[in-house]
Amino acid sequence: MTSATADSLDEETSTIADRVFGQVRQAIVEGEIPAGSKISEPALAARYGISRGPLREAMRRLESTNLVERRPNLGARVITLSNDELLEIYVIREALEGMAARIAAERMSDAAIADLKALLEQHRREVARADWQTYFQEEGDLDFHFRIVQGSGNRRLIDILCNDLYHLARMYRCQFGMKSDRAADALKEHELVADAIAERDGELAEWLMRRHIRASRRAIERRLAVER
Amino acid sequence: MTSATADSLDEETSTIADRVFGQVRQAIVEGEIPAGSKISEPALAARYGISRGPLREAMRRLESTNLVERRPNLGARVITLSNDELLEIYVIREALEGMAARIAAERMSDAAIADLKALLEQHRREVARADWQTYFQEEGDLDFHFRIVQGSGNRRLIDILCNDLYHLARMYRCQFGMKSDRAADALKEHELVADAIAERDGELAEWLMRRHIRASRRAIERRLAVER
DNA sequence: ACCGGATCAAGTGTCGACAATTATGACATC
DNA sequence: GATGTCATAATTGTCGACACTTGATCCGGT
Repeated sequence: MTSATADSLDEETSTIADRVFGQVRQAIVEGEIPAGSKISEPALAARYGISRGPLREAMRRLESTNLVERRPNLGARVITLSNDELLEIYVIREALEGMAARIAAERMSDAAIADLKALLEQHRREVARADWQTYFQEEGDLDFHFRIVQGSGNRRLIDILCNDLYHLARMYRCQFGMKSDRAADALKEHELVADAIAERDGELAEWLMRRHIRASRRAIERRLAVER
Repeated sequence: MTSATADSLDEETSTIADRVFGQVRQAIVEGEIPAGSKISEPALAARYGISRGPLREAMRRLESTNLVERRPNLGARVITLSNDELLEIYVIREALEGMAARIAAERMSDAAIADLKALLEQHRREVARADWQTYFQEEGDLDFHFRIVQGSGNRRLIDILCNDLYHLARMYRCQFGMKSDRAADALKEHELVADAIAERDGELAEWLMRRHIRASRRAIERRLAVER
């Protein structure tokens, strides 16, 4: 389990359009196709050995997930996630994941909560080791949030976060180093959220989750201010 | 200004796919194409006098807005908004619009706030008249929410609410009569939210907006329980 | 030398047709 | 009479080709 995606891009989807959609999404998220670059339909179609038909459908889906921008008769470009737009995403995540934490505290199964705590225990061990910088920030953080959102059981909520926003966050992390020194703090905050969920305190879980995401957003704001 | 949509489906978009997308979306929302019905690509293409290519792209966009479901090699169906899914939408609206109200209280211009109050004044007059049942529930309520979301200035937030969730809510209203007796209460709650925004109290505005949407959701829950 | 217009190329939008998969119906068998 | 199987038909997925728009380049005029 390398990534935290909702749909399976497991290379063996029935239709070509869906498969190439997953492939080019991964290519964009991981920076293989650079941000802001114009996408030529014939070029990409040739690259993946398919026709322009399925590729156009894949592009439509990419557009719906806000990874590419299209303007009529002008073509598609990979989005350039501006600083403001990145912060906007964190605002939405604060609202949505806060609600997800509240509902998860009410509806998550005891087994799922136990799994969640086990995940955090694993993260704690990894933070103690030397290579925690890379792993934790890369995937571990999203894995935690992913489970909370799944715990809400709200399908549309899961869809919005896992199919749109998380890919954008991952894209940002792959593009800039995201060498935040907040890993230890973030883990601590994760544990507080998990505790609130375990105690079935939805109000507190939402408050803590929103506070956590707000802190992440402020860390990014500080980093952006320094870089400038 | 009949509806509260973000994008202009003004019949004169450059590409056919975009135009037919707006047309079939309206047809679905207003019930012209019944919910749960299977969509035949050749039939719809012939109906709008276009080929299957643009229609397929329109279907992809409809799928991304969660108005139709597609399964590979099996075709597309108009979604049947189950009661649970309708309630899920209100949960998301509570989180998102609450945040929108908070930000709007901080960033909305004084002119926009004045317009908002004028809109509520107009609604108040219409409630006093005889035909308030039809208009207010049909469009007036969404108009208010639409302005608050616009006031947040968060483009992605605006996109999620106006291009996805509001159409689903409208679809539900067109399908079932939505003859709620909450119009007067809702107007009162709208005014409280507007007051909080005018006083630049984001915390209160969010709390009131969430309370308002929660009340709407509970009204629907009660109505569903009775119908059953 | 600079600006405006026309020509040309590249790329997107659209169309019709073919291939593959799935649903449907009849027929034979148990 | 019910069930399993096969053949047919309909629909979706995919492809290649054509029309139109956009942008650039080149030429001529001032």
